[in-house]
Amino acid sequence: MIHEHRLAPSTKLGEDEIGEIYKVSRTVVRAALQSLAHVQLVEIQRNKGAFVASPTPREAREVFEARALLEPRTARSAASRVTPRDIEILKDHIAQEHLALDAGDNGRAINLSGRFHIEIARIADQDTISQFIETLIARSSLVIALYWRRESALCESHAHHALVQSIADGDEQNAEELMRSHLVDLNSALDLRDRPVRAQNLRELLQATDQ
Amino acid sequence: MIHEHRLAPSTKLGEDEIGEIYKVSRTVVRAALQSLAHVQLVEIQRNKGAFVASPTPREAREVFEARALLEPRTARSAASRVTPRDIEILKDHIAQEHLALDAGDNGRAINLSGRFHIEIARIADQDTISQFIETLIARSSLVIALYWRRESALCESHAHHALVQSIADGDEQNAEELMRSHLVDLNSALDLRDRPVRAQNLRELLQATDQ
DNA sequence: ATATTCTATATTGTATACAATTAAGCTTCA
DNA sequence: TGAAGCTTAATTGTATACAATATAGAATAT
Repeated sequence: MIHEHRLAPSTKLGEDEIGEIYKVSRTVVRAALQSLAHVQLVEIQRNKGAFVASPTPREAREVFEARALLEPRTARSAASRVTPRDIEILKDHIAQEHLALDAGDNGRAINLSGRFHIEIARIADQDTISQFIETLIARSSLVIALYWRRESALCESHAHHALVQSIADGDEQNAEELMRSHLVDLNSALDLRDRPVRAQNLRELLQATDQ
Repeated sequence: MIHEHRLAPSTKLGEDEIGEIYKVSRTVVRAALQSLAHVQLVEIQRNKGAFVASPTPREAREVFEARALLEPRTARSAASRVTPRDIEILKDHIAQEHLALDAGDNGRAINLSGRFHIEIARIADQDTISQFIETLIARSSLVIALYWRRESALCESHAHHALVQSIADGDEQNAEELMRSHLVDLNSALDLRDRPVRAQNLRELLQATDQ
């Protein structure tokens, strides 16, 4: 519902403001903001209001540490449960990623990359863990927006392609290992040394968390 | 706020009803229920209302699988970061667990056991993962309420004692392994074959998730 | 000119009021 | 007797109104 904002971290999200945009009352706006706050996409300060979250370097690190803990095992599970239909879906995802990259649409590429990871979690058929991963990937969008070092080549869908191959083969060990190293690569494309000054140009990125 | 209910799974949580008990308006009750719904302690059905969650065997299994994935690594982290003050706190926890068990207060014992695990996550100093673990432990209370096979000796604080010892020693490998086997033991104290018929006597247990 | 305090405005927190949907009870009919 | 349908009551969903808090601006003092 609220999910169409494309806003820079720390942006104030006034209740009246949003309500007017979407033609709903503050009641529903507040509910949506609280929901987003729970997955830490927005931060609510009592009597102050809601702001787009701006993860600290530490929070950013934790997000990727958590992903490193959950996703490799999930990829392994996916490899053991995957169906031909799932493989189709994954390959389609990758094709779309290629299209986005060729079109130079980085925001969409990151969005699709996130969905790819979520899709793998879905295949693993572990709802509880999948939910955790979904929130982590949503937060990852913010982290990438803030800490991505542009010189680094993010979203090389090469890694995704290899991952799909090992999952299709049912090679659990390889899938787990590929996911692990993929996450390490992602992490090393970030510069987590200190709080970012740049905070703009997130517009393209927040759509990565929208449906 | 709402956290003092001691209710059986599937119990209807009427908004007026709760609001009258706590002398607040439905507005704040709804916010609380939505918050609890997000951690899956209550289930909200649109236009129907909120109900205390009643995890299926599958959900129950997933909760413990997720814990098995997160907590051993967390125990390892705790062992590497622990301070003398932390050890004091943990030992105090165990002492209280003993008291509760001696007093035959099973509900309180389970509550304390959960807090013990949360405390270890806190020591590990990983807020993101700690949050996940907290929600898992809250849900575990429901799971235990529904699926615990009573013949089994739950809450033997023996395991906790050994865990504290290895953490205090900074023995990361041992801490991780002890946590892993502790969770296996917990799991094997459950009977997850099918949906429970018994659903009562949860009153003592839901206080395990209260603060 | 700068800082500080006081006042006014704006925004959030909470309660109430209204609308929509569901649940329950009653009547009616087979 | 039981089931289907209608009517009424109760409950949730949403909007609005009021209260509390914080923010911004102006006036004053140093």
